[in-house]
Amino acid sequence: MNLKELSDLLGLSQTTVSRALNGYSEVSESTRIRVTEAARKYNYRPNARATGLATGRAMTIGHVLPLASKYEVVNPIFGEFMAGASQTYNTHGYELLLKVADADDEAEIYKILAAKGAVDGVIVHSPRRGDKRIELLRDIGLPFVVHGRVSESEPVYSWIDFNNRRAFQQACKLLIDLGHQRIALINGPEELNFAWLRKQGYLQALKDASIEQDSQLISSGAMTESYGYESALAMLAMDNPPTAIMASSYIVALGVQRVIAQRGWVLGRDVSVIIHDDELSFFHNHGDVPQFTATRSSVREAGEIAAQMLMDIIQHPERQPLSRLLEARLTIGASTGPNNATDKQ
Amino acid sequence: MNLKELSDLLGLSQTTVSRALNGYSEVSESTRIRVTEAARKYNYRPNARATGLATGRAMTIGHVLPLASKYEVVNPIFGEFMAGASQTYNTHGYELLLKVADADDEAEIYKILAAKGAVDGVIVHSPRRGDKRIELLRDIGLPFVVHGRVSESEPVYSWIDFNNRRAFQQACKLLIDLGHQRIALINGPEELNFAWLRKQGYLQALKDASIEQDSQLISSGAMTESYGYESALAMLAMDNPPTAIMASSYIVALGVQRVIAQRGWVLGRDVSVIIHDDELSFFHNHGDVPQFTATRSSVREAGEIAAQMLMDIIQHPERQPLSRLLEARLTIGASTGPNNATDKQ
DNA sequence: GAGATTAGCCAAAGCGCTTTAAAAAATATG
DNA sequence: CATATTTTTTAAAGCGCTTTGGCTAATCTC
Repeated sequence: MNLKELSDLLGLSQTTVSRALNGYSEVSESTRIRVTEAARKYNYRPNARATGLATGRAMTIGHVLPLASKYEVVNPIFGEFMAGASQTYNTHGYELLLKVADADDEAEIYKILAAKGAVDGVIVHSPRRGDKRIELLRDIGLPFVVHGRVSESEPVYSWIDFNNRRAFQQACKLLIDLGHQRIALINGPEELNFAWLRKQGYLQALKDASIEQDSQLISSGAMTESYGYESALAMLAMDNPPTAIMASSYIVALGVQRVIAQRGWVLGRDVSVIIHDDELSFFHNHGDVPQFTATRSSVREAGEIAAQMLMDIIQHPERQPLSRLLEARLTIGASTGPNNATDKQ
Repeated sequence: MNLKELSDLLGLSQTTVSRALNGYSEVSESTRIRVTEAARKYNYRPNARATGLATGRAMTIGHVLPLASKYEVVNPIFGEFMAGASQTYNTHGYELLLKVADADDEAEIYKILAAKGAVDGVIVHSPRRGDKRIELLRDIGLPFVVHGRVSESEPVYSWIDFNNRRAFQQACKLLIDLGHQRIALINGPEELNFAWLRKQGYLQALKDASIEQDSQLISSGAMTESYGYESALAMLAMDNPPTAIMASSYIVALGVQRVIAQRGWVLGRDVSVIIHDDELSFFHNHGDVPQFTATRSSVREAGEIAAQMLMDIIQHPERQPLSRLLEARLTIGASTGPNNATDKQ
């Protein structure tokens, strides 16, 4: 069923039917009702490609997920973020176009997407420090919102992020207040800006407490369970091991937890652990006493906000860039406790 | 840059330029070279909506992820599956349209997607037993491939799956051969067909060994860490607790592992655990002795195959439905060992 | 060398919608 | 009641591409 058939059926012109369906005022109420009912009855939906061609808008947002190499990690936060974004698009008539591609091909993909008019805008995932994608997108003139930031300097582009630096600073301070001095950071890949910011927060807290940093207590890598395991294993085998560990994600913390369990230790007694909790739906770190003490920020909510921002930007291209900095909530769970390393020795 | 501008620039007709770019033979080699070079130079890409309108194909595949309720679990396997599918689409010029929606809205979404011509086909995720989506899609006439099956009976539709039943039967048999008699199954939601099949395999193995089934040793639920934890906690607190546990996923097994660690037990010695491993990229259950004994089947590979199948089906609608049943590989890790419950008592 | 083929190119129609400009119908005005 | 105004409807152009059918010039055939 297309517009021509429907309007023939109704004995009206295509113009009138189109207008009735799109809420224009130049249509009498009676015909509008007649049209909308017929549309429902015959399950008529305007052809998306034709509408797009006529209006010049694709009503589609692109999400490009970078993969460092073909078998690299698909971060589980992406699914959650896109679930949030998708539901926002659903209520506004937008579609979500997903691309998973090698990080090296990303710039080219943006260019193609823009040139062929496949999307009205894109969400930029996993920004790296000084990410050249921002410049590229501005050159192309394709609206975009970054999930994260490429630096902390002036926002000449739109982004949504949570305060990674503050969160990790607070978390580290908590550990220091609990008497810990040897605090490890099992961080994400430091070329990604969020990880870099977290490290800054961690270092700041150490500095504020006049604790010297130890590069052996900092690791950086793709956030897998085995990465958490290997890192914790190596660190706890040191002569002067950490008494507390900050883990960049729940998955990483599980690797840490495995080491601790293997040693017959107890989390929060023998070693303290704080994680960053993205509130992934398959991991409920909630309840009276959550499993892990955590800095919390919902990545699904971030997805919702990012989607909303981008739709706003597309609608009002003349406006200034938007930005939104969420604060993480520090919640105490069972995985932290006072430092009693001296007792143990 | 559009076709008209490019052809004016070249002093050729739009027809010739279009044909040169699309590999038609009615173009001399010299002009083809001239055209392709100009296209590259000016970064010309045919407008996707115009091409789609002219050809009647959207060159887009829809993936609809069901969510039981707004804050329900986004299974991490989706990300991995779509990474596989996306990379296959990339090499064939297809786009991936992602929708995340309430399970109740799914049928309606398929109808809309088909009516507005947004996709040429869809991948059906998480099929339930006797899923009515299959019938709907056949009625609509929208090509589709199911990731999983709605039953084990004759394949009147296209699907890709791994042999859930056989995998869990073999896994259960392994545990029985190791002397276990009290074997628990912490299953996924049984309304989903894959979980139902796994249960059948498990029950079959028990039956073959003349072990009576105990409904207290079977649980069914959304595959979160806390679900694994709660289930294992309850089961191990029984008077006659299981000595082995089959976990439906890595995430679930982590919950089980947490209970075991809390008790100060050791995996594979005090309790045996077998998991199903989807080979998610952020969890490497590999190496000489993997952390978990597992039935393994790559969900990313399933995504690649599903995408390939669907593109084939779209290209050749007249053919019979395709199907593909992968076999899982049972690999021995550190989490299983002989039953020595009697020693422990 | 005249007629038949073939190679290479082009004009124009059409895909299904939106939107401009204009016409027709209904209502208001004095 | 004739004219002006507003409301409602329509014809037709255009979005950017593919593809049908046709045309011209070059090549082949005997």
